[in-house]
Amino acid sequence: MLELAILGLLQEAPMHGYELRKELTAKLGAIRAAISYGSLYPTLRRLQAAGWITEAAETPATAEEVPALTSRRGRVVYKITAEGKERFAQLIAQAGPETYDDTGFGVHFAFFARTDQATRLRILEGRRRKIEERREGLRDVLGRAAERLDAYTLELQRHGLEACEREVRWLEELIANERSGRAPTVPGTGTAGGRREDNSPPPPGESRKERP
Amino acid sequence: MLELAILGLLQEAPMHGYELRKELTAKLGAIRAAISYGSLYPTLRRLQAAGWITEAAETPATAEEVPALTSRRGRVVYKITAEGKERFAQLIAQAGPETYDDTGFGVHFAFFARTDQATRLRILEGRRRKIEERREGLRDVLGRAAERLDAYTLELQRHGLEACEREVRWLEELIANERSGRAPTVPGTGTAGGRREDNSPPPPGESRKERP
DNA sequence: GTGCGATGTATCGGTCCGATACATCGCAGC
DNA sequence: GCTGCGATGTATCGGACCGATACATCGCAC
Repeated sequence: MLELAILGLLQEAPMHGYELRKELTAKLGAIRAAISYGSLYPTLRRLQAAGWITEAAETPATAEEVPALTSRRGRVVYKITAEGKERFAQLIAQAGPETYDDTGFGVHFAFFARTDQATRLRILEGRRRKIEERREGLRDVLGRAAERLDAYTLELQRHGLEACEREVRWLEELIANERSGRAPTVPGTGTAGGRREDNSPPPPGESRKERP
Repeated sequence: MLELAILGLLQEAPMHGYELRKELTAKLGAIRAAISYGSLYPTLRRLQAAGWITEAAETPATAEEVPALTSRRGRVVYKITAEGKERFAQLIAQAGPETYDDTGFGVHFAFFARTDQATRLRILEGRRRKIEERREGLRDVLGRAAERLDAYTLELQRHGLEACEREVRWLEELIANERSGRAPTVPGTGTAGGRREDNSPPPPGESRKERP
């Protein structure tokens, strides 16, 4: 999962580890707290060994000041390679069981702007199925085994059940929106073809009313 | 976390691994999918080595048939020890940072029936604080960095923010309920004193209306 | 001038997961 | 009667990820 997220972020811009972590936290803040350096650095090493990313020379950036008055310290900037982009496209398109768990789904969703519509739909439906199963499990426990459990445990289940129901509704909305034609796909994210750097993501759910 | 959950469950009844996993899944179904044997068995080994649990002879159970017509196979039934009970009491009472993350909070909450009221309150408030921080982080991103992110990512954040707000409300309710005198504590869960096997958990949130 | 918070890279031990292997029990279907 | 198959049951292994920790530099407020 981390591999996918790193590849996805580096596709937007080269970054060093610290920056990567901040962007990761911003992008996935709704999913997981903050990714640990104990995962990040080893994964970077692994990706580099595999050839998906390379170290890039620290550029003087946008020609502003910040000249090399000091020795510029040991910041290591990583950059995605062509093979890395292919790897990303492959990871983002294939959906295994781990694609539908909380973290996996979150990461995939966060890169939906770089995912083609058919895959988006497939992932949303897979996630919905999974949550529906969890929901049924909770209903079962709440129905059949209620007297075996104490009030706090039951309250926990009820809260969980509510969260499931809410997420299913959210997914339904997204699926309907996805099917209704809108949501264009950015070209160039396929394994080959137009290499143009992407942008312009589609609007997913504009039906929300209240934004205070 | 697994250690705490196992100790808590074995306090209700001796069990073998498979059973433990099922009970764990039922009790924590709202939190995590299903605990893996790859965690369960090593943890059982560790707890046994530490002396918190012991293997118990497979009892003939409730004197029904099921005689030893076969060699009765290798089911290993675990039972909590006195030291294990103390360990559980200690783990359940102390609240570190990991007590407030999703999994940790869920496990602690699931055993609130065996937790004294002061600790319950402390944990609920700690959890609330943590979720409030997450909420603020999401609001920041949604406010300040909104134009840097694509529509899907934003939708993810918005959904996460909504979940945070909902959980805070839920926690407020539980805290208010907890403070309002109700919610008696089962005696005998302290490190020393009345050893009486517990039961009779308190009713946490009865204010829910709809139960279709 | 000095301390301190943000930036930055890195490792280590430990927890937990997913895949896999293997053996037995009860019973449904032929 | 026997045969296979799904539930029950124990167990290990490699890998992903976390939390604690260590260490060094930068900018700046006091």
